[in-house]
Formats: sequence, structure tokens, C-alpha cells
Amino acid sequence: MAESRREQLYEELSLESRRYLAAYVLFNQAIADHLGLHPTDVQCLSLLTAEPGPLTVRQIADMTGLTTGSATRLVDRLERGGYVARTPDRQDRRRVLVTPVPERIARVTAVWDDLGQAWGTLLDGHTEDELEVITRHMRLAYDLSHEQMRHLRSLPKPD
Amino acid sequence: MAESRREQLYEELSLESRRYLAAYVLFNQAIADHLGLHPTDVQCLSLLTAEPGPLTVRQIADMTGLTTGSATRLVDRLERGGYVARTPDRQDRRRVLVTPVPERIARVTAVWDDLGQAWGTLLDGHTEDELEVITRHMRLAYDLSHEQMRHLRSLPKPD
DNA sequence: ATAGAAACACTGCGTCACGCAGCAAAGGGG
DNA sequence: CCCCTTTGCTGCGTGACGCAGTGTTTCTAT
Repeated sequence: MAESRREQLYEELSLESRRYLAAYVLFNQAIADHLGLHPTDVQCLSLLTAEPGPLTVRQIADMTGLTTGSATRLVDRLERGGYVARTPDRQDRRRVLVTPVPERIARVTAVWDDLGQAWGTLLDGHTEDELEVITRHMRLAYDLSHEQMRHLRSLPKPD
Repeated sequence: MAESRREQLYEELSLESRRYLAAYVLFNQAIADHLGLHPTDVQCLSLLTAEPGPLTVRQIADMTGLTTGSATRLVDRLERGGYVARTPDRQDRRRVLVTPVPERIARVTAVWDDLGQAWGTLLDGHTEDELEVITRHMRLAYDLSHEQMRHLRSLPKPD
């Protein structure tokens, strides 16, 4: 029966994605350990380098799920470590722009690139169609999770 | 040229997976917030329910990346909250088996199921082949990340 | 058989990331 | 001009975490 076949595929994907996501958390921790940073810091650097322009403290807070206070402390740590620099925004003088420092960031990206190479060989085993399927799925999952988060936050807490 | 086409697909997937993973972290936090738990606790419950049998404290420590001491505290919290129960292992009396409490866990899975339904409709948009492609990719990425972690931990820290 | 080593879970202890509440400065709207 | 919001920063307290050490149980080697 085709129905149970699909069910089985759903079950497999559910299980596999959980393992996949758990592995990512561990992986992020390992990188942070290796660099002497905190997982949150690495996450922040990942977001910073993924964006084209500089980010404000508030944007960092939103993207990491921290409060603005904690985001300030986060930027403090990264600035003290020399990973980022603070720049006042001329348009809106309330804002502070956080820009990555390329030379220092290079240490982090060096680790990523080293690992990215192995990742590349993994991707080489995929056809272009398959790559598109995976990318599309992640984009959909991304959109859905954001939608779910809004839904979740609008709900009352069961306590 | 097909080469740059592939490069572009790699770039897209790289970017999309980073957003995907960042969203997962936020999502996990949102669920934890909603339930009045910590992200680590939710992660642990996710792992517990994903496994068929009970886990030992050490296994939990390994799967979450915590020390055994912190894992003990984690199980303490979950036990106090009524989510899990400690059971001594008869075969190896050093070990403590941690089993989820179905009634209490139901609260968590209820959230997941509610979200899983929306996830289901997302998956309905995929063909069976596509599902297999995605699952396979995640399994490969899982294996690779574990391999990389071993590699990373064997390296000296650049400090 | 028995001493030594290893594994497991647990417990003080100190550190520090985080949320909370309050603050001043800067922007936007009536 | 006042009011309200937004932005980022700062005390303060909490608590999750790593570290190191303990007792108990299991494995190993001679």
C-alpha cells in the first residue's frame, strides 16, 4: 500500500532530521570549544558573515533570540576578542552597527572552509536536481518554522 | 557553464542550511519558552523520545555534549518536573536508566504534533523520491558532522 | 582470587551567560 | 512642543554549566 509507504518515509525523515539537528548543535559546540568561544558567539558570527552588510545590536538580538541586554554583552565579548567592531550609525544615531573584522574572522572561516571542503565532496554526490530539492525543502522548513514560532508565541503558556 | 551553475547551487544550499539551522535553534527556544523549560531540556526530551529504549545518564551526556555532572543536573530538573523517571539498571548496577513519563511527555509531544501536522502538509508537497533525497542527505550530513567532530577534537586549539 | 584500573553517577564549588528592570539618548507623530 | 516608541547600555540576581573529587560497581590482569 502506497499510504504506509509514505508514512514510513515521513517517519524516517522525522527521525533523521532530529538526528541531523542534534548533530548540528554538537557540531557548533565543538567549533566553539575549538576556538575558545561560546556556541552563541559562533552562531552570531555565522549570521554576521552570512549577511552582506553590518547588523545592529537589535537585529542580532532578534536573530539569536536573546534580549537586547544579552546581545550587548555578546557583542562586548566578540569586540573584546577582536572579532567585530562597533560603528555608530550616521542615519540613526541610536543604532550601533556591528561589523566583522576580516583578519580575526579568518580564523573561524578557516575552520569552516576546512570542513566545507569535505562538505563539498558530500555535495558532489548529488545531482543538480537533488540539490535544488534539498535547498527548497530547507527554505520551506525555514518559512514554516518562523510561522510556527509566531503561532507559538501567541498561545498562552500551559502552566 | 555548468560549473558555475553547480557553484551557485552549493552557495545557495550553504546559505539556506545556515538559515535553516538558525531557525531551528530559535524554534527550539520558542518551544522551551512555551513549556517553561530550557532549550537543553527540550533537546534531551527530543532525544529520549526518539530512542526506543531508555537512556543512561552517560548517553544523555554524550548526545547533548554535556559533562556527566551537568547531565545529572539535567535529569534532576526533568525528574523534578515529572517528565522522566530514574530506574536502576539490574544488569549494571552503576548505571541509572532514564525513562520518559508518557503522561507528562504528552504535553511536549502535543506541541510537536500540532506543529507536525503543518509539517505534514509541507511534506505532502514532496514526491517520494524527493523525500528519500532529503532523508539521505541528512543522514550523510549527520555522518560527516560526527566525523568532523572527531577530527576537530583531535586538533590542537589555536590559542 | 585478588589487587588495580576503569566506568558510572553524583555532589560542592566557582564562573559566567542570561533575563529582567531601569536608564539616557535619539527618532517619529500629534 | 510634548508624548510615545525605539535603541543600546548597565546593575542585579538567578541558575546552567564545567571542573574536580567521592563512593560504588564492573572489568582486567597477573
